[in-house]
Amino acid sequence: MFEYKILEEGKTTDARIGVLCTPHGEIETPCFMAVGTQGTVKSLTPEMVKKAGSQIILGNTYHLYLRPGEDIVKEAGGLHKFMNWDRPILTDSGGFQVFSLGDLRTITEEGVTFASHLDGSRHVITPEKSMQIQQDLGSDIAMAFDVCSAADSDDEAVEKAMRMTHRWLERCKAFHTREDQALFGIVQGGMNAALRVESAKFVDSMDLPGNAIGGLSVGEPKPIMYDMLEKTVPHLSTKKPRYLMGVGTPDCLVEGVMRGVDMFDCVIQTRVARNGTAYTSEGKITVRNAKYKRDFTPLDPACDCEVCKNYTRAYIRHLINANEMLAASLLSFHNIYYTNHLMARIKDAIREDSLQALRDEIDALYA
RNA sequence: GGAGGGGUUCCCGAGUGGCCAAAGGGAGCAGACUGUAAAUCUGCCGGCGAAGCCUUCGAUGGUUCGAAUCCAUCUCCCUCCA
Repeated sequence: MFEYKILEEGKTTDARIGVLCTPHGEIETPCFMAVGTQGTVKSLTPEMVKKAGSQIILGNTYHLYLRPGEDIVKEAGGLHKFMNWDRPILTDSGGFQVFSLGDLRTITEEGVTFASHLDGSRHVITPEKSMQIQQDLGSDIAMAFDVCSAADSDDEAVEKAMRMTHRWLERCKAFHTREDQALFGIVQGGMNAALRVESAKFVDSMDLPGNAIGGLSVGEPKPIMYDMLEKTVPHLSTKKPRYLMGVGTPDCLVEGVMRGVDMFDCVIQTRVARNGTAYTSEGKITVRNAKYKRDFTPLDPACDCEVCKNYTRAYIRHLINANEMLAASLLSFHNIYYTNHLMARIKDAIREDSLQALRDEIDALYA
């Protein structure tokens, strides 16, 4: 049900092209997954997300558990039906919230106690609970419940978090039963190469349908992230999709693919969109800036998306300036389209063995 | 014509002798954003500059060591009465 086929391998890089089959359709890799935390890719309808070229999106266990509650989603017929998205969905386990809601939770062997960011009420999420929620949500891919360390954590704390992540992975696997849902394990280990290797070996040994790399892009310099990737990836099966969680920016996507990563997700495309920035073939442009006041050209002259075909920088700047929500919508659409288009270019470059050239081009614009 | 209230830095609006280049909003400008507590957050926002100096609170003149703040005159706006 979750067959992963490698169609092509990079000749001079570790990049690959593949197809992951899921109950809701195929995903061509390398792929970028837009993030729809609360059952929506912010400011876009699922129809628009499809038009932007997305084959799979994310949902979030913690957020959907708190609101509306996985019981309601289940009653609606699952997350796909609830939100009207018929393509694959990957749900994050809530593990990232263990990291990002640092002040609002305590971690024990059993699980994590959160003080809800909505009303302060207390909730315990264990590996089993995370599996139950994700199975109720009915995503195609569920993520293991992990403990993500901050970039500046000391080795002792990182190792502790990693070992707990490993024990929790065993519990997740033991509890997870839904056959139309794949469970991916998550590698941790911070910025410590030895721990990364150990974690990768352990997670790979669990023999799940896919392996994820977590705990990166949490504030460390990019060279360190790339180094950690190079240490980690070789220990993850070549026959399974590798998913680098929470990444990335255009440059990180190319760099990640070159190092053997197949799947990525990131909030940045939609977040910077809401804050007035567009990703373009000319680099990042802050279309909110005054210099675009009278710029009646498209966001990206080289882009053939609906937004670039029909709207100008001056108009979108006006919308941002007037605090009109259409600005967020148009920019989010474009940024996701741009990123999906970049993934398509990456695939072409793998086939043509020109990924380094593409990397140089994108790095010049974004790194 | 009479009585009262008021004119503050782009706008609104605090400030009623020194701690005031002047609170707080807004607007404007810039920056940040990587498994979303984000349509958020941060900085700048009279001029030159390191300290400091210079020009500002309707206008002019005055009181005072010192005035956006007190006094006088003028001017403009608002409300009420004729």
